[in-house]
Amino acid sequence: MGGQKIQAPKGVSEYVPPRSRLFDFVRECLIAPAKLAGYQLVELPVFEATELFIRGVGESTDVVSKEMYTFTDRGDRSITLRPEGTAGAMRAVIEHGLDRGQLPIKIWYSGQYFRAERPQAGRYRQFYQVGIEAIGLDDPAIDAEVIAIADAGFKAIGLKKYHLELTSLGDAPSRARHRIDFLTYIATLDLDEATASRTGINPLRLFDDKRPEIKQAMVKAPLLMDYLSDTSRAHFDQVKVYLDSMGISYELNPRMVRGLDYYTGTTFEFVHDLLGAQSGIGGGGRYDGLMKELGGQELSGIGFGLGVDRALLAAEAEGVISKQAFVSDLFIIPLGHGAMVMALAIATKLRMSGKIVDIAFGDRSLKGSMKAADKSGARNVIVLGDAEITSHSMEVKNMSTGVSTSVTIDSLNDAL
RNA sequence: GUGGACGUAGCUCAGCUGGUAGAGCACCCGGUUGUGGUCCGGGAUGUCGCGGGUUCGAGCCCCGUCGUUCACCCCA
Repeated sequence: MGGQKIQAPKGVSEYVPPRSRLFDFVRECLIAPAKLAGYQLVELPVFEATELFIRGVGESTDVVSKEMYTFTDRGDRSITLRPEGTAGAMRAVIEHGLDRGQLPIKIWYSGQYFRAERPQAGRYRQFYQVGIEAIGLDDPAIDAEVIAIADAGFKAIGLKKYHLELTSLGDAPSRARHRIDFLTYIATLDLDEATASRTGINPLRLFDDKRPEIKQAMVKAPLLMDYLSDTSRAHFDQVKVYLDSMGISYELNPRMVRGLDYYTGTTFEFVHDLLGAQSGIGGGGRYDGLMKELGGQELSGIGFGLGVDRALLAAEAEGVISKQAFVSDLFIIPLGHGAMVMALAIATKLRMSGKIVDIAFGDRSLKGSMKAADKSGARNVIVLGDAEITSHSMEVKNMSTGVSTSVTIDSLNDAL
């Protein structure tokens, strides 16, 4: 009986050949700069106690209040599929006592995250992010390094049409002083109900509203940037100096809004120009109160999350990554069972020395196998038959030049 | 979550005012005996997303549902 076709759950991003190859490339590009800078891997669970995100990310955020995949497990615990990486990373740092060693703690991670939003291109219910965290250092230089690492990842992919937006959310005193004036200002605005309620939760959201009339009304709103304390300002100025010295261009966006409550001080976002509404390809910032909030010591931190799915979309939009197929060093065509024994042995040996070797399986015609070799992108082909088995020598055909050269089985490795 | 568009072979799509499906690409085989890329010939492939309804008859009409997509919202 034929079963019903089962589809993947709504809104998940998945990658299969040939595109999975590009996904892999993009992800590696994004991770590599962190490894080169001494960040170390952490592998963390995709589900955590719900409480972690409520306290870490913030109950008032949309992410926590309406986008989490939360369920009760068999032990009656409330569990949530991670909607972001920083809270879990902090939890792990505290739990494993990493903060008792040398500072800063520099870690990187990569994996899937979950948010129950309405899907759209570049916005998925399960998506991929790579991230890093540098914990336990107030030095503005680490802010600059973190930003530079993210930028290096995008550059490694070959992305050009993106820009970096930068701002500072200041420290607690800065925000407190700004809030007074800001609330006074928006009290003078005539807002519809939905907007007003959103504003009640996080007033800064208004800066992000795309409606022209709201944008117009917000032109004269007091900017947090103008309320920075001396220490916050000095820190931010120094970050800019370091970025300038590294040749990383950015634009100040004092109206930038982040959806996670833990951000403080230096905050940034990478925006791609060709991506439509879901244009943020990465973002991050300082979260100086997070560790303590989660029951650890009072250590500051900064990190980022980069969207692998969106970076891939951006790369495709810019046309910067080649769709080059799998390329092997050698394609072996065995003729008959005896030849297959030999082919398997040769392939195993060559692979151990790092050669990429493919074999023609099944009983296709020689012509069909040659076509398969051609399409696979193999650089060289050998045909194994009775003659080769007895003589232990064979013709290596170079697929781009069409030239064949005769080699013995022992010198095959060198001939490739 | 709100509003709009779309859903036909693996892919991109066509299908006239309703009469039980087509193209290109890809794929497979062959063009004589063990060597590919071009060319020629041949071939396989679709519960027309799914479920109802209207009709003598629906891929084309109606309703529902699932999925995708665009904008809002949100953000990676």
